[in-house]
Amino acid sequence: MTVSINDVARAAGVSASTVSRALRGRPGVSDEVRAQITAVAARLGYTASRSASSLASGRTYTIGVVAPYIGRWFFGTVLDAAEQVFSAAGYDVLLYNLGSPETRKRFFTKLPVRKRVDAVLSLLIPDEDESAALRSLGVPLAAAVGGPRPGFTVVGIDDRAGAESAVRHLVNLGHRRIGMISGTSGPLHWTTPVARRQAYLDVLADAGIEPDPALEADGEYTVEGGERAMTELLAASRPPTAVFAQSDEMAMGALRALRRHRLRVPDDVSVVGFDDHELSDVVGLTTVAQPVAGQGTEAARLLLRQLDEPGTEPPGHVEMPIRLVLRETTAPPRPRGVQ
Amino acid sequence: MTVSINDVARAAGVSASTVSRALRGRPGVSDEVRAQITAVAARLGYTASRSASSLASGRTYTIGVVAPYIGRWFFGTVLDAAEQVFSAAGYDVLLYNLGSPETRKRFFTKLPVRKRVDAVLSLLIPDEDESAALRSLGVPLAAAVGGPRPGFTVVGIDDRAGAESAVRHLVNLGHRRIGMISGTSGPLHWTTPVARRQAYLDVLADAGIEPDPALEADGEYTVEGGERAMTELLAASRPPTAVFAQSDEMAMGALRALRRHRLRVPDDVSVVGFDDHELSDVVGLTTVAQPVAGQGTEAARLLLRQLDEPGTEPPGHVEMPIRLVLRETTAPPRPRGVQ
DNA sequence: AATCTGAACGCAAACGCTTGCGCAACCAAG
DNA sequence: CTTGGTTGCGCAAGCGTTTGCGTTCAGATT
Repeated sequence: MTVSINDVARAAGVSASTVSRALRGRPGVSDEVRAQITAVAARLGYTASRSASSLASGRTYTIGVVAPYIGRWFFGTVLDAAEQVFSAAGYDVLLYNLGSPETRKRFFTKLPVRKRVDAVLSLLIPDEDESAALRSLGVPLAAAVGGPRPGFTVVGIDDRAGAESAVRHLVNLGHRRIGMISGTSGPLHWTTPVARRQAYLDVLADAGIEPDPALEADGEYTVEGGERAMTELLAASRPPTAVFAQSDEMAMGALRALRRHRLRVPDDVSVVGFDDHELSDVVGLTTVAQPVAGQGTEAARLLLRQLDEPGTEPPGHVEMPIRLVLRETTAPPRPRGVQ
Repeated sequence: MTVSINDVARAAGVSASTVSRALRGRPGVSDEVRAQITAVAARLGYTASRSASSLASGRTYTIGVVAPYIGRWFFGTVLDAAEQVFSAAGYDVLLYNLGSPETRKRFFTKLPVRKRVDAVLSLLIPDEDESAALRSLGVPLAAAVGGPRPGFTVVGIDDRAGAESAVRHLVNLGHRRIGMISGTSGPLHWTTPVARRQAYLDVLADAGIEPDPALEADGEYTVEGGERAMTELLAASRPPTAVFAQSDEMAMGALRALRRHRLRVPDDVSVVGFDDHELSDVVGLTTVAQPVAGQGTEAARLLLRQLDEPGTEPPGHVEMPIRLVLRETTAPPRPRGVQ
């Protein structure tokens, strides 16, 4: 039925071990024999069984990638980039889509990647328990997006600096009532929303602005959530003249809410996002750009390096550059009294 | 180092075969023994080696998913949905991201999924050669998105009907100069752009409108491409008063181009897209909605069914519903002479 | 009481590779 | 012509499961 290494060996008149060595470029095979075996293997359409070879060798040539919400632009883009690096290096990727709390829990208790992968890349930093579970796998670990974590090589950005630049931009334009749409909920215990919020508060304090709890709302990192959050903020007794959304998707939701309320952007309300989503340019959204695909690529590369050079100590954390991109959703507030 | 089935067997005082049967719910094990084995296995943190078990059984409990451009909303969403179905059924997914022609070619010649997967789901229909390669794997095959193809269970939509409804909508509004931004280029040989174009031409013919080659441009299915294409169309001696873009992303690119040219939508130019992208609502884009996640879910389900009931003949093609969603980017053309 | 029947379990042979080791055959050096 | 060292290859023992078959033993049947 399916052609095995023995079929190739027989057809080439050599032993199975020689076939194995020849096809994998191992020494101990003369050039002529190797060429002949390669030809025979090609003719027979032979592919080594991954199960058998990884059972025998202990290496799987497979990388486990755990990611939440693959459908979202951010994670999809990171995944896309990381996959390209892995497959170019000859690794397959096993994908685990951990959106809901249940699937997430099930994954970390059952750990289906055990004995199946040579390394794990986590998009989004796992919490302490989850990290411990992953460490128990005994394979190199990396994470794209997030802060440092023991046992992991993580690539991320300076969330504080990014959020600061966004909020400071609004302050510099003259805004005093600055709202924030955060993204704290969900099953993901990460530092990003916390860091961005702290930056927001810090900049306000720095500018001598008293923070108003009524100007904070949760947008759940989705467009719909952003729309709801913006609607909430507009319902405040004194609505904001500017809003910092912790992600572009939420910012776009906010834009929709503003349009529904017949408010003009940036004339009535300024909006700044975070991520530089591929469509942010389309809607003219001012935002904090971060290298999204770049983080996936970098994390994948670092992981492969650990696989290639097992001895060396991997970097604990690498930080990618960010920059504020000014577009058309931010402007000075309207003069007081003009309504 | 790592705990094997023999460790469990020894600790439970039974043979390895009994452990195997017990843990997989096979008959031939008393309830007490099974319970005891389960407890011991849990205590030891035992997980069966997938390599070993698939080598012995021939089943991998893994599904290969090949997809182009995971980072794009459409494919990311389909993949997300399909993955959820697979993982809920206990299958792992092996992801192959086939964006560039090179990776695509390499995949189909080397077929790294051989002996590695129980079934293959292809997002985007493969061409004839590629289909033949996949069929040679001897496993169930499905595709999400596209028309019927021998050996495959494919779920898709009626592209012609969808495109017809979009273009007819423009015609009904009174437009006569209707442009199209198509998405034909790239390494993907699929029927979608062809079908949608044909529908466009048919509707025009039906309305007695002479098609103008200068009103067709390729947008490569990307935002940037759509922008370029729109710019091209605007450069025509007699620019269109309405544009049908074969995808929402291209439509958004078109919107951007129009804004750059200081043209108002829909006053100066109407735009209709295709897909109902999650952000289409934000920008108010009129579009043809299709169940994107739904197609992924459905294709995955049908594939699993084939795995569960090997005998039954799977459906060759299932068609999902579409509908035109009217928003704010389409309106009647301005009266003649008014510029 | 002898026989038959299942149920419950163990034995051992695969599954298809990898790899340490052994063994020729060859070459160059003494 | 003997040594010692390479080089090229085969042997066989795993790797950790699954599974067909054989065995044991308790309980039911004559």
